[in-house]
Amino acid sequence: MRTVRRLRRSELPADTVALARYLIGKTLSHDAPEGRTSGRIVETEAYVVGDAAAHAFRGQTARNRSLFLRRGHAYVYFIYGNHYCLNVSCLPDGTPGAVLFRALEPLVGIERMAVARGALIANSKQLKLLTSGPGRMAQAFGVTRERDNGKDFFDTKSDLIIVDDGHRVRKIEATPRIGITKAADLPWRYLVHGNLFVSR
DNA sequence: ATATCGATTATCT
DNA sequence: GATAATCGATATG
Repeated sequence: MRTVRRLRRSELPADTVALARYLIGKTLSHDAPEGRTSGRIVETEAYVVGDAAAHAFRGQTARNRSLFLRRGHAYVYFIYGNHYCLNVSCLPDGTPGAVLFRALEPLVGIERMAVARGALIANSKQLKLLTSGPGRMAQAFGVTRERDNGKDFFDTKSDLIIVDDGHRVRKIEATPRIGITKAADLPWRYLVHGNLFVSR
């Protein structure tokens, strides 16, 4: 009998980069009014204190204020006039650190993800396009700033949670982060080696 | 297969 | 006014 359980806030690694690695292989689950979607976390990135690539680098603003919430809160931002991206805050109240969820392997609610993405699932290539990338997975899961920014992943009533379903990843790989211009050389992107749903 | 570019808007300079 | 933690479309080899 395999154990499936929600993660507890107290078990999260204290360090942002360690948390990015820790979350690989866990499951993100969203209980939306339309139904449940869940997926295996296969790609993350860490954004740390003093990081020139981090949204909090120049201090707290209206946009990034949920980065400063106690670890375990959702930071959802809107980018390029098109896309939402989902993060989890990592550090004690008042200190900004985040892990960006970049890609998921769909597990539950695949048909709803396709509807949300306005896509078909005729083959594995198109299946990959559901959740491979931060904007795509947010859209597939119905995550928006209006609905989800500031949510606590670890509140007992939260509809956005992180689960350990007992799955263990064979090999976790670290690479430089994607899509940034500053501090682009640091290897703070984590992914499941060889997984189809990793972006790029 | 890789390269380049336009979309579209909140946010900050 | 410029930029952005992206995506999808188009062009070219």
